[in-house]
Amino acid sequence: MLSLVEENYLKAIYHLSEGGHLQVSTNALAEAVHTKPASVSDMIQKLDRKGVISYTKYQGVKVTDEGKEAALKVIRKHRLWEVFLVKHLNFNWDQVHEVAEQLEHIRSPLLIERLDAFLGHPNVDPHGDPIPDATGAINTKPQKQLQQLSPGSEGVIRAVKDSSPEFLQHMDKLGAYLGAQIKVMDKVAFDSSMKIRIDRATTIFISKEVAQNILVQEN
Amino acid sequence: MLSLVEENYLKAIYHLSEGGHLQVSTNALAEAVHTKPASVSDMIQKLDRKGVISYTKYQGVKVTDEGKEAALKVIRKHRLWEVFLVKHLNFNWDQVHEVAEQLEHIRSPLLIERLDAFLGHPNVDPHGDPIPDATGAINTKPQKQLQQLSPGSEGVIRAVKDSSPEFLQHMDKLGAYLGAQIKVMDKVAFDSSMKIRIDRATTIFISKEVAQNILVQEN
DNA sequence: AATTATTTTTAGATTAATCTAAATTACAGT
DNA sequence: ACTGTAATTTAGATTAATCTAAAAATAATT
Repeated sequence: MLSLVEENYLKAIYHLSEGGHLQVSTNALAEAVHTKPASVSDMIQKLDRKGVISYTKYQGVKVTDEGKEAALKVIRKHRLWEVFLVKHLNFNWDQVHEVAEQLEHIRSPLLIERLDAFLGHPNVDPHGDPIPDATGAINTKPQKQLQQLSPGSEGVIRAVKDSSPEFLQHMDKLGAYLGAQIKVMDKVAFDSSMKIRIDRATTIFISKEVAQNILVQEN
Repeated sequence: MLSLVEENYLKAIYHLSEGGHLQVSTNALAEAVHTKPASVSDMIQKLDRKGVISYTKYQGVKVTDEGKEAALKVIRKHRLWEVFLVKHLNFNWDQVHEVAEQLEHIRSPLLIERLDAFLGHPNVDPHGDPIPDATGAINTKPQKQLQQLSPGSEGVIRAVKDSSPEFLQHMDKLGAYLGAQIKVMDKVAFDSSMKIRIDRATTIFISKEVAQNILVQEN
């Protein structure tokens, strides 16, 4: 069982290593967790002993499979709470991080599965980052701004960057919602506005500003 | 600023002193927070220095006004989370405590005010205990067993003593719920059973046993 | 390749919260 | 008022997480 502090180190290692690929240096980790390198040296030896990272002196660390699983559990909790805060408590997406940093450490498997269901099993957080499922599986298809797609390509709306009431109301008006199937019909080079088709039904025009604030996953 | 551990001590002192009235002994407190008396001795000296309790050696402790305020903030959070867990995440009454013990320590004034609004500003938790408002004010009208009321008096159901599924199902069947308006129509001296009217609508009979397990607040 | 600079690790201290064991104080019953 | 028991406090250790300062290893530069 990891302490709250150990969880934070592990999560930082996971993020800095971009999902477990790169080696993470002591100094980089110290900055990420706001401690001194000496403290990190101590801690990574403990985490190595616990089996969640592999560490060789002076060579930095990597998460093990076990560590990755633990990190993803914390990340899952963090992102689910963010969804809750934005969707139900009207937080802005730039206000949620600090609170989610605390909520992510609450220990209750039941709580997190119920929260997931309550939120409708979302697969992205308010920033568009994917939410790992209960097994740790993560949807790895990257999310792009709708504005970046070229005519002819299709995808699904996964998130919005701007979650202000004004923007959400506008989305409503357009008939655009999380999960909606969209296809880019045309793109105006001059102002980057677009013509898109929603759910193979209605065709609408959207401005560059709107297209930048909609995150999609290409098919 | 109090640590999480200090908050737990303070909350325990508040509860054991029944809202700040009685002196709390070292041993009682040790049992409540699952530590040894020696640890309590250390901690209460620290809490005294911090000004949240007043302590004289060998005489036990009492919360100060400042301490009471801090304790009520934690209790407010605890009970609001309990409401959330039961009403929105389908927890049972007996499952919420452990999780709420963790959630009560989350630090974010914005979060707790938004949660309060989201829940519709409830004034009792799922066990019927009153929820202090943001200023710490608590509904202080005492709760009585319904059985203690005399014919003619009216009140609101605030809690149940027995929260077993059997009893709750019986409550449902009777149409009695937390917050229901009730009026005592008649009382049988012989067996202490009662005739009561719920929400000025339906009139029912309840046994002494049932009337003892329903807590009401008189109007 | 040698020297300097940077990064990382170790050694030794510190703080918060806890414990056991021993000492002290309060209380209760004769 | 005395004495034994119970409650409480102190003393000294322990554990987790941190720090500073110094030592060791690696990397960079001439």
